[in-house]
Amino acid sequence: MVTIKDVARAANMSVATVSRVLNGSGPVSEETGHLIREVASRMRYVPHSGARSLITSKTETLGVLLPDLYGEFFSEIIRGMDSTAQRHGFHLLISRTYADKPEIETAMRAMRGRVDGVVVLSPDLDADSLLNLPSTIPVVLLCSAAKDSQMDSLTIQNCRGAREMVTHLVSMGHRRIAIIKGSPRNYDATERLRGYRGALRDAGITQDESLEREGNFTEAAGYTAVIELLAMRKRPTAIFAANDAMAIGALSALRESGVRVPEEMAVAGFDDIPLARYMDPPLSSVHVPICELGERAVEMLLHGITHKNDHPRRRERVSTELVIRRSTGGESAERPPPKTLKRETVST
Amino acid sequence: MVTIKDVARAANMSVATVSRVLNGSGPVSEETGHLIREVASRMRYVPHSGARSLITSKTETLGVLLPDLYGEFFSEIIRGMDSTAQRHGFHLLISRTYADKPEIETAMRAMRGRVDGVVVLSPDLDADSLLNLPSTIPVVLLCSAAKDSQMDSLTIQNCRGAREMVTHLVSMGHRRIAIIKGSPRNYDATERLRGYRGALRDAGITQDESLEREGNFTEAAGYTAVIELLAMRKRPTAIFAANDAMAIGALSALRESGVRVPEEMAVAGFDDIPLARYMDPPLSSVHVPICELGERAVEMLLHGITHKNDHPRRRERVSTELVIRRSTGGESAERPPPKTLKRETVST
DNA sequence: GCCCTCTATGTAAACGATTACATATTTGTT
DNA sequence: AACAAATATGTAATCGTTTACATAGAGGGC
Repeated sequence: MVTIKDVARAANMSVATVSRVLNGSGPVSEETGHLIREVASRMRYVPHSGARSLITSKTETLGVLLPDLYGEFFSEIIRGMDSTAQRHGFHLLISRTYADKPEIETAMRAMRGRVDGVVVLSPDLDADSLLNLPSTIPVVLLCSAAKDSQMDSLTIQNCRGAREMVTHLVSMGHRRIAIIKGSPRNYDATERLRGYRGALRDAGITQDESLEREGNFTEAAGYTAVIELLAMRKRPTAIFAANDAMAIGALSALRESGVRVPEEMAVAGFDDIPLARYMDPPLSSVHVPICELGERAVEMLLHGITHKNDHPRRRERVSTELVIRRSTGGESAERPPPKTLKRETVST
Repeated sequence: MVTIKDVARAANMSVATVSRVLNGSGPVSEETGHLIREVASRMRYVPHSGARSLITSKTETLGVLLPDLYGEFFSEIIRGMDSTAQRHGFHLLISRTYADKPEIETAMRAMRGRVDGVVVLSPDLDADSLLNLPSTIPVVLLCSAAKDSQMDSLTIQNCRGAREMVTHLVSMGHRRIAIIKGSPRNYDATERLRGYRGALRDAGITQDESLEREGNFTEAAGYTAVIELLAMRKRPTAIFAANDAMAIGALSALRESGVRVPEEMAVAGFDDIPLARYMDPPLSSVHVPICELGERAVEMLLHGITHKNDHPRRRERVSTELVIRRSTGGESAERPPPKTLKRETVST
């Protein structure tokens, strides 16, 4: 592999001069500039980023720690991160981990010297446990319960979104509204549950534990939960699934059971994945700007990096938007997707 | 940040000894071993991977160059790559690029010194153009037309898969079978088209250009194509979409137009994304083991790395499997998903 | 007591870049 | 003509590791 030394030798110059030419730093004569550039490209010289980052102590790489995410959510959030990172000349180093502490710690160690900062997406409730990471590099906590963390954090307005959707169901005349929950250890899931309960309370509907079914964000879980709900003596008239995948499983179970949606049963989801509008009937959902979530996380991280992690910590949450389609009996007119990212900031 | 020197100083030892202890290389007395380990962990020392890889010339990182992929395909292939990479102690450096040459070249340059090898997923037809990359590091070409490439390559058995599906449609009595194509510049898409035509030829059905509609792998494209097909004087009785997303768009358009599936129109897709079985009716599709595609690509890459890129090049293709559900009028009994990855190898 | 072999440790040279500082040359000012 | 300022280039230290080689002491065989 050809190094800067080889180029210097071939051009009969010192490595310093070659470096200056190639980086446009310091003064060089036009003549040597041409020469060196010519030699370098002829020799197919490519600078060794590893060596460069050792001396500059910048890797221009961002670490991303993710749980074992599935589908649309994963790809969209990466898309958002990557596009913003790339716009600022950064790369993405991705690592999947379980959410438990030793795993995360190992992953963080491995990041040392490879990245300038890390986005940690740990939906597990006690993301606090990572709190005392001895991390001197900037960290942005994504979709986690970042209580009084020393780190920046970014979350979805889960609670308000869920509350709005359930309130919508109430406004359509429903009183027996079931929820298919996510894992009790999942932050987003617990917040959505909180929103559901809040909306029922607002409407003066007494809580009924039997209408709260377990789930784990998969289509299969939604399917199973519906089968159970349909077996109840007193069926609900509406189902709020804590995410779209479960809502889709729910629709499928209802169809097989011959229950008409929305006439006999209204169904709503959360996330508004692209497929939601192609369901039968098109699925009402709470729109989450996933891509922008990734973008914003990276922006926050870059901010932390340029300020050498010595900046006031921020806690932001991106807002959701209700999208009513036919599955809840709403008008099926499609509103244009929200264009701008609205958020609400709390400085800490 | 604490370095190995700091640890050495604190333990009153030389850096060499510290390095030996921490890497378990060379002989050390039990006593100093304990001491150094204790000091290192007390000081929260974390080795700097960048510095390490400079001297060892191993980064333990794999580069992944991807086009702007959407949805399930993206997340699944990354999942497969990451799990295999991690099992071998490697990380993933991900970079999205457009498929054109300058972009790819820039991305490849940026990888220098950061990775030990690269997986390039460039579905664009002339992946040959990248062929003369002056890449001294191992490269695996994924889902590309790797004609007589110097690199390892891995593709899907697109042609056979499509052929089987269309043959199935023929066996159900269809003669006027439409296809919703992918981009003409997309390798997978052109191969699937080839399979479609081959199957028609096999069945002695004369080709009808008007039954071949443009598409681009999005739900919207599938939707539009169906609207056009329904407007024809002589409608087809079956539609083969070159991927599931378009098939889903197609189902949605048929539903809105009041055309019953499969009674009035059979629909089939390609990829068999998890959602396919939850469609209404459940979608027949050609199952692609996406995750295993990623796993296998990384295995090939690792093989190239351990052999310092001096190994016989391989050209592999993973096989697909027909999954017949109700949308083509087949039995709806769900077969278990294929468990093992079958492939067919051609050494070059 | 001598030499050899281990074992434990230290010294210093890499790896491939950047950059502060030194030096040599040119140009400009008076 | 002398000197300062600007320009072009080179020298060498540095980033944080690993590792070949050197050294020193301990134990064993004769």
